[in-house]
Amino acid sequence: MDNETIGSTLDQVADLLEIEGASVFRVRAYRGAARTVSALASPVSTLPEKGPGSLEELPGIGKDLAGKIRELAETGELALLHELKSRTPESLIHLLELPGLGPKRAKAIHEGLGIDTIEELEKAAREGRLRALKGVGPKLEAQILEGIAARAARGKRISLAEAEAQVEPIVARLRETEGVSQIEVAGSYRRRRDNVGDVDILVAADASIAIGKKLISDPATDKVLADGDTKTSVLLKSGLQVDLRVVPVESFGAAMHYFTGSKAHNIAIRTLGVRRKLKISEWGVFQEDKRLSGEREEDVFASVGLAWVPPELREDRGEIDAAREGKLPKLVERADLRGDFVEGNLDADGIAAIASAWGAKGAAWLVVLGATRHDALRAQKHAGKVTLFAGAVVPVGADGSIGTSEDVDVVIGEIHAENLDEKSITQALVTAAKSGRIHVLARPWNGGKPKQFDVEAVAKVCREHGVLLGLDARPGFLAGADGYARAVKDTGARIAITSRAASADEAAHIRFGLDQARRGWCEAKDVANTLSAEELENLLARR
DNA sequence: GCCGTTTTCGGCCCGACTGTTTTCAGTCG
Repeated sequence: MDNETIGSTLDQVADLLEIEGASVFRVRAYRGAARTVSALASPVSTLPEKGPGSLEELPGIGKDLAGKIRELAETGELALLHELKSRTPESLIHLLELPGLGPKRAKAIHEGLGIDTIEELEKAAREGRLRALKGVGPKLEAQILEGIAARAARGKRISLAEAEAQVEPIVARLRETEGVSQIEVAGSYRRRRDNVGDVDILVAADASIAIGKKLISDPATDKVLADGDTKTSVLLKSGLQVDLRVVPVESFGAAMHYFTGSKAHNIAIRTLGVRRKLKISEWGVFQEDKRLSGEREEDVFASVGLAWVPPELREDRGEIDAAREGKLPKLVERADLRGDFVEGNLDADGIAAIASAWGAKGAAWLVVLGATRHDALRAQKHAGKVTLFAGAVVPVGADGSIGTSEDVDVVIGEIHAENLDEKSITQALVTAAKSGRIHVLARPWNGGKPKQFDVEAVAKVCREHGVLLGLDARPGFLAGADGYARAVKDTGARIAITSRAASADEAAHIRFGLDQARRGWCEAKDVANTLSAEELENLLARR
């Protein structure tokens, strides 16, 4: 069973435990483990049984959960899940997806009315039978019906690129509101997750300003979900949920920290605060009832003895220990990048357009995929100061064999992995990396999802043979790229971010790859795009 | 279920909003 499926199975267990009324801490433990396993770059089966790097060493995973994760990885089954399903119908999990319905009400609905499915729930709501339950009135009943009708549209996560396109115009309009001193997007958007479920906009201003009303009347807004003094939630016409919070200037840093998350990071930070007898909330850092700080985000970290942590790292994946020990990475930045890998069906104008953007940044290069050396030399005169390399994407066979390529400078090996299991892919990639015939190994991809393999094992061979590991920056190819980058970095190998752009507009996509590299703790030295043209040429020549 | 610069047992983040209430439970992030 792959990591993602193990994660969603553990989430199912958490859902059922929650409906049963199990300890919230036990539920939290399952959710934490689900998150941790889903984020692992390599399959659970490749982790060592004991000692460093083993399951038990992962934060929030102890003996019990490690055993359950192994049970799932090896057998695809989990005895506990069967047991839970025998007591509580699995279909109740879907009730939790409806807004306003949580575990308590789901349980009450099941036990009080004998309802197990969304269909039965809809029927009961239409007949007005739900309000027989304590704590449920006509409004909640209507909300549930509305939620059932809209359930296809909402709850879906969209790509970061799509979210940016929707949210930036709204923020620009809100920014014009009088009395706004600062406005920022927080949440997973600020952490640069490759997909976002909703968007949190944070405003520093007097609570009395009418910015919530402004969001409600924004042309992109479809429906109002909540409308309080400090919090306004709306659903856009696209189905994306936007939450707007207004906080006073003196709380802006604390609020930015809180609403940026992640939830797991916040819990860890607040736990550190508890040990120091501090209370940390979105309003600031407090001792007793005395307010200590909160205007700047740095204040929150400083109050628990930590350096400021870049948002991309705030996932409770070791950033807190690193911040305490002064070992946070100096993350690679846009200004560090000097080159890219672009598609070759560009005409001279296309190459000139992309090259001029890079040329402004000093010694720069482009690898043009699908071009021969001859093409590259011919195009060079349009590229100005930017050095052009000819590149080719060649297939890697199931046995690790490399296809033939034209006369090029850079060869990217791409495996066609549809029918291969983890072990076969790993083996094929290792063989390909050792062949001496490729410079970059593309990330295996299959049916809209990254293919799992033993990233550490492959990256180790790549490091020894000077092969770069590709990170495809196109939106839609970024799933799990952060964990992949982290695993590559930890092995000491280097990634190559490839925009695979076919136009100047698409060349801007490289920043989405950069986002994921940063989420993977990569510094400039871990990313081959930071090399100068000369350094890249030397690297290619060494092979 | 996890975990330990107060701990191997007793804790485990914090607040806003809503709808139902008669003082609060449930949900959400």
